[in-house]
Amino acid sequence: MAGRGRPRTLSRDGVLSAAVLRADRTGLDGLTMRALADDLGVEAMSLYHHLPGKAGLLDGLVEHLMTEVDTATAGIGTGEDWRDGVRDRCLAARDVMERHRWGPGLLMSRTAIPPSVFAHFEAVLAAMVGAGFTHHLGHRALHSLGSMVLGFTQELFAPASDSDGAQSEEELAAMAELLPHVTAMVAAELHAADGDVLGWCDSRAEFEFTLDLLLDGLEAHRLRGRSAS
Amino acid sequence: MAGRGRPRTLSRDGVLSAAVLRADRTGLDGLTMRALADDLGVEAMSLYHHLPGKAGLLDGLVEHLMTEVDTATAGIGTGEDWRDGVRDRCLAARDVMERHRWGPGLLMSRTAIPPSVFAHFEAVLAAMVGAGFTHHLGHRALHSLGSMVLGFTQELFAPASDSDGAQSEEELAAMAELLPHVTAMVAAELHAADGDVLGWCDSRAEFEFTLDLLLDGLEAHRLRGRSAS
DNA sequence: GGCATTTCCTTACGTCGTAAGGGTATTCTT
DNA sequence: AAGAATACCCTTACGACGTAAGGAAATGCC
Repeated sequence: MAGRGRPRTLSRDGVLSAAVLRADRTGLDGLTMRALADDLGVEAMSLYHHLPGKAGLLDGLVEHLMTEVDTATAGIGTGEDWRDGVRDRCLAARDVMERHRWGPGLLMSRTAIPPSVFAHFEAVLAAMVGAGFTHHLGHRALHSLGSMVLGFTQELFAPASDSDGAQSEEELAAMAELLPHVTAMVAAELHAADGDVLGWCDSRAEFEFTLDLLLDGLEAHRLRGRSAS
Repeated sequence: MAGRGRPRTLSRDGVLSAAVLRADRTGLDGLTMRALADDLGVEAMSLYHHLPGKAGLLDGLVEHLMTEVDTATAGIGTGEDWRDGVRDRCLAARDVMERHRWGPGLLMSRTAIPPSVFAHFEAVLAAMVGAGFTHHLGHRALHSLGSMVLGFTQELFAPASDSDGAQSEEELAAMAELLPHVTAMVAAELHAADGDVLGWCDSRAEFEFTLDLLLDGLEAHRLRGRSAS
């Protein structure tokens, strides 16, 4: 039964992988059907035999994204401390989002939650409920953690470099006057980073800091709930 | 000097307001130059005399967004407790983002931070530094709070309603088997909300919960830093 | 009135996603 | 081996998008 007809040079997975590569390089805007087909040495309309249109392509990207999170979290068991597992899961998700910066924007653009995301909610929720979380607290925790994974835009404090990379002295002076605290903060952090401009705003460290803030708070709520029951 | 020439029926502010209305109704995808011009009883190219292209229109939308936050936070003074001011500022920003659901996506799509956003960073940072935050802790706090405001997608748990609004029984059964904890959570929360489907996932309450988690954690860090110095 | 000026409209180009139908390469049948 | 069946890919075309270029209309000043 299989094998009759022209041999396929494309496959759904191949198209999706190429789409991920292209999105990584050019962003979602650069991911057009024609450009993607060109990457694959094929014409645009050929893609429609493997994917149901552009929307289906984006759905596939979400799927691919969550599969990456799957493999990154495969080794996470249900240890005794709920925090370890949840923490690792969040960090894994963040790493994937950093590898694919189009991820958060794509996920937020979906109107409904993709099924592939629910699986991760389930895993996190299971760990928390197993540790004594009420469903209510678990619900709120999912919101807290999910919003952080999606919202952490690591580029937030990119030095707003223009094409040349350096702002004019006047602009800097104006900024220093209008935003004294921000200016002082940047100066202090740059000094602390010892001139490491790329590392002065270490996204991983910021993320872990916020994550621990949330986990600490959730743990406190968990204990409070236990004693109150 | 002013008044010579054809009387203008459009203005930058008018165009921007119409754009906000349209984006609210149709989302950013529905905000096209032609459709926007049509709303204003005008042809598309006429908009280019008031705005420098589509990118400029989006910049204007960001500006409008932040102006709304400005007016919502106008009455916030520098009270004795840093938390009150910061909390109100975050809630105000959230309310604006809820009014204009395209806001987070638009902000995250900008490669560099818009200047209008820096003003709010400055205000929050000023309150925190004034309360004894180091610049380092202030920096991390900005990341934490900013990512939450952007990441809190209130629709996360929308019941994934299809066109008809109700899933098939099989789907529900399959979901209950694959996602027992999520299913139990939804059931428990729906029961607690007493059948108020719209309110079962009260975005405002979830946001305040997470916000207080962060504020509590930041306050703890502040106190720890004080005693250590 | 005529003129300069400002504003808006018309037309057109290249891009996008994609509907419709024609070519081409393979395997199964005879 | 030759034809039929089948699966795959390509060509062409349409409407919608952002927008560059230049023409038409409505005002104030002389």
